[in-house]
Amino acid sequence: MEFSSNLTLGILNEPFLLEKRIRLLNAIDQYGSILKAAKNVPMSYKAAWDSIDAMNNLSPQPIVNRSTGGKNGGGTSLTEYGKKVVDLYTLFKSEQERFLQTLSKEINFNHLELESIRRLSMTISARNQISGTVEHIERGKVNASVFIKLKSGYTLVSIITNHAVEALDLALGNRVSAIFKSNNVLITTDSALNISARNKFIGTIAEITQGAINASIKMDLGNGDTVSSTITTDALLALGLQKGVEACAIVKASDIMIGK
Amino acid sequence: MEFSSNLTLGILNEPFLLEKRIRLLNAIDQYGSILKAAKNVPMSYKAAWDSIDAMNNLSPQPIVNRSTGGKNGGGTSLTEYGKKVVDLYTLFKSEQERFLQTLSKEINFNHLELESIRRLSMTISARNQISGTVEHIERGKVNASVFIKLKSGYTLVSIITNHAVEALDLALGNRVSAIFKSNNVLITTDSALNISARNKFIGTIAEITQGAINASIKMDLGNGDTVSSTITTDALLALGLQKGVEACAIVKASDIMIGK
DNA sequence: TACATTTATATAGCTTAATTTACAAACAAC
DNA sequence: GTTGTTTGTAAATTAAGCTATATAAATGTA
Repeated sequence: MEFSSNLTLGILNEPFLLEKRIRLLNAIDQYGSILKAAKNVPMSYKAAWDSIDAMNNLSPQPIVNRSTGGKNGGGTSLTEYGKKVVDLYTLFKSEQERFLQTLSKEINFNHLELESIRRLSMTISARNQISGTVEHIERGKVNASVFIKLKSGYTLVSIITNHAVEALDLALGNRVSAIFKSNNVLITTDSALNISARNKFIGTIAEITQGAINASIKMDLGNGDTVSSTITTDALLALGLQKGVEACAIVKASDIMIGK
Repeated sequence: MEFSSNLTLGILNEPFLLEKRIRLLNAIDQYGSILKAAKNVPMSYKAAWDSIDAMNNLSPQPIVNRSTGGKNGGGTSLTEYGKKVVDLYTLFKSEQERFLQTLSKEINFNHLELESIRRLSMTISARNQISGTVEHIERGKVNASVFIKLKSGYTLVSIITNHAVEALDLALGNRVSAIFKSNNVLITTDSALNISARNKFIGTIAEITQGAINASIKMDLGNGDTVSSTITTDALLALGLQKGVEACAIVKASDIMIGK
């Protein structure tokens, strides 16, 4: 049993044929004509034309240039925008395929054990959600660093795109929540270290849930702020972590996303 | 413009109706009868029956128990396996939705810049692939630690499921490649530190590609082994990293997957 | 044994999607 | 101006899927 997936761009309501449409776009890029492209996909000319018309109309910028008459009776070519859309699709697609592939390798479908689902669920979706107010936004050319003041006094840094800042309509003083996977939280007992990650939180360990393989650590940052981390039980023992011990949680700024 | 996706279980070739089929399974769990479930989805009885029959036949274990006749004329209920499949589906689905949601928030579709595609492509798919031989496999109840001896002399640790070990047919001495996203590689200048991550590689910085926001660092571990890391330019400067400087790369064992 | 209710299966009819076919319009090249 | 090739539309035709309907088979219960 295998997993697979269909990406849909949302510019059309019939998702299942996006794959075919991308093939069509590629063929158009190759042959320079809807007619030849349709033959090579294969699909009917009308279907091809309808698809292209729908995409052109629904997307914010035209995806193809169509010209009628002329040297060889006209032709159709992808716009720069169209090429980028195709690039983006293939990028997404390959990433998704890799994701699903590794996942189905991890799962034994012949006897799905509750344990493996629980574990997957833990590594996939265990997340920290910690709220605070926007203290400062530092705009770069493409990305922005968003500084979030927490109840505990710490300032957390998240890197998101400028576009995301606008989409969320972020402004100073906004109450937001920082979201990051507990899988992305590293724990160290050296509190003073130079590391590329920008977020370092020192706190005391409040709770340890020890599984066979993985352990979940809940760290108290003070004033109600907590950070959870999942690490291996081995690492837990190696570091000598115990309830009440002081430790340091490390999170990369780019691993933190922001919700409002 | 939005992204969305369709998950397909591969136990059927017509992916686009999986969503409906999962709804059907849920309804069966609730009502205990195909008839009532079909009415509530809604879909025709025949379509429901065909779906269930197809799923039952194609999946390694039956998904539903059907009984005819009896107290209330019989009935249909989900097997334990069926319930788990449903659980797994919803888990995958929600994770995928989150992935696509954050992604589409990061992209400005009105003018897709080459820069943003390049950047996305970098954060999504930039990966390290480093080969070595299996030195030791430590089996746990669910997961296994695989120790891989590198050319540089380092031993790398990867945590994967026992099932994956079997699927790959891993054995001592096998030549394998360890794969991990360069996004998951942290850089520090403190070479002696206690941290939950199990992989620490000390090397010299061989190459720095500095972008506007992100920088890509290539570290030489010796004997041809290299590790790439993408960190923010800010972090690069803060750590004072330069070509020839000694640094330490940190990778979580669970972030490393194995290919053969 | 008759009953109630559901699964299991076949078939006719309907509805929608897609292919095919046909043809007008455009226009650079000859 | 004729030609050749393609885009752009419309209508006819075919295919496929779904619904509705009918009916046999199963069987615990009354």
